[in-house]
Amino acid sequence: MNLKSEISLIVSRAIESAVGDGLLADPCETVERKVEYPREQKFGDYAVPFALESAKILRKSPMEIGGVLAKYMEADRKIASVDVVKPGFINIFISREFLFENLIRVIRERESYGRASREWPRKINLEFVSANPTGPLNIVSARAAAVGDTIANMLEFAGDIVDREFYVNDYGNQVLLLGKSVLARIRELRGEKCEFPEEGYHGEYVREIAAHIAEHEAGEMSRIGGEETLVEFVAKKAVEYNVAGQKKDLEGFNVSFKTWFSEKTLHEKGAVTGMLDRMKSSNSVYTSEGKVFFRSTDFNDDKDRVLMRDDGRPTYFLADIAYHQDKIDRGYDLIVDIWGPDHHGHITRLAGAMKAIGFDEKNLKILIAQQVNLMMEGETVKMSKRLGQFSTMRDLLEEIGTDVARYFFVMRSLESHLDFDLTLAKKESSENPVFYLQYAHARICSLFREAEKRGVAYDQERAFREHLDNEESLVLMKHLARFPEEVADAANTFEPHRITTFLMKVAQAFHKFYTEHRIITEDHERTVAYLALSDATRVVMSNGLRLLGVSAPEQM
RNA sequence: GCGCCAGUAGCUCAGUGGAUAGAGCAACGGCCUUCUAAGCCGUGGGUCGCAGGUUCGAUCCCUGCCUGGCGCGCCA
Repeated sequence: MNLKSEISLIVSRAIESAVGDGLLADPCETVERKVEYPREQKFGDYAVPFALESAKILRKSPMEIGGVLAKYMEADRKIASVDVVKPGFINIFISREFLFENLIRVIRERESYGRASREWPRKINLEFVSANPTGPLNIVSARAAAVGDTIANMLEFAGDIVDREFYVNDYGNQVLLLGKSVLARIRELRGEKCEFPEEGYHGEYVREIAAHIAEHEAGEMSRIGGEETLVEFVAKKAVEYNVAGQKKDLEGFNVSFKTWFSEKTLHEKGAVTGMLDRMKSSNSVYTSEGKVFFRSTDFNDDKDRVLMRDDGRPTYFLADIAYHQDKIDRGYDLIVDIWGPDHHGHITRLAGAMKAIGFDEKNLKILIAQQVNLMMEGETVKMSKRLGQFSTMRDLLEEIGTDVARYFFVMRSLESHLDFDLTLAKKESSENPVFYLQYAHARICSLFREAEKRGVAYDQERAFREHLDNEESLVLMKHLARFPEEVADAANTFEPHRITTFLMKVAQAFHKFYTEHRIITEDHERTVAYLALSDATRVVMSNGLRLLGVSAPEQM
């Protein structure tokens, strides 16, 4: 259990005891046992607003309530002291003994420090990126990839089982149009006359796909008779080519999916039409003008949505419902989708449909990764390949590398529109926040190289606590103790940017400690104590960076 | 017109129903004969978009408005 949860438990027990001793009326469950971080360090390490929030119900002043609870709470050895101040805050100071014990624990647990286990882990399906297989991945996909993978990492670290999934929309008009476009380019390559399809894919990459298919599939193509079959064949090959490219780009970005789920297979095995039948029995479906509608207006949508067109072709929406049913059938407790900003309008209707077929909507979580603006020298960069400016994820990675890209995508909250400052991202200097974190890690590694060179015997069991009784060490130890709860909070709220914010604080606390205290000295006991603190910091930095998918270099 | 996201320091953004609203970058001024100065310390800078409301208390919750972005297909 992490420290914050333990504090919460201590508060609950204090309330229970006070009620038992007749000093407090029973608040039951009316007021949450919240634990917060005080605005300022001098107020303490944790603050509990319970007294303020329960004053009305308990018919006592917040100060009185706080006074009663403080006595009970101080008995816990994790707590050094409890202050009840002004309006009625209960401010808690963590004991140095606990901080020191935790320090040793960090070093012992290393890679697993901060990892939580659950008695009943949730089986979670996290679907993200899911870009159309009609071309290379763009910048928004890159953001979704970074954020999605980090969320998956956090959830796993917090004790859940997470499967990463990519939904491949390899069915329907878009794919057909891609096939036609590629086929046209192939014919062009061969010097044949042909018309380029209206509204086809004009991107330069289509020529690359055409060249690739023309080279590798010429034999197969020549055996195919009939334009339609040929288009289908080319489309299939083009999709394979694009998916392979997307997979490769994502792997270069440290993101790998357990499942690449083909939409086409849903149609082929009849799951889509099967879902239509199921929907029809739900009471929320009606037929009009030969089309089948879902009455999504019953679920807060602004209009009803078509499931089946009058020509008998299912809509994407129907397939999407079937797809989510498939996830349910695969036994997931929680289904999480990360969508692009252009899909936010679909949330209501999908949630409605899921509800209509009897799925508990709290087990479906849809996150929207907001748009990304590339900025350069303070100007918005138009993402246009024709202008010689890059627009793909691959271009971006070639420009700034995986570490910087992942960090920048994750450092802002998901629902914020992200201004991606390329000028800053490209700087390999202190101005770039990624390096600030990595530098802290590298600096510690360097310390240990130096210690080894000087023959210092580092044995954490001989790290004496009295040497860590200074401001900088204490602040640092407190941050280290917070790591498990920061991960848990970030995972529970699906907010990976909390990790970057937290790691900044750890790095800051370490740099400060490093500047104020010389670590390797003639005083062996102190040296070992300082090395232990540095070692523990290294563990937290490394574990945190691992969650972000950012490397923790040993030297810079 | 409707919907979603956002409006906090010069810029990019954190943040919380409560205690003097923070960080990074930018600006300015200090700190390396000793473990990595990709660092540390300090200074300046804010009517938390506007107006109401709920509350003992609102930057945070509610309503209205303004501004910016995106979306509003029987495409996927």
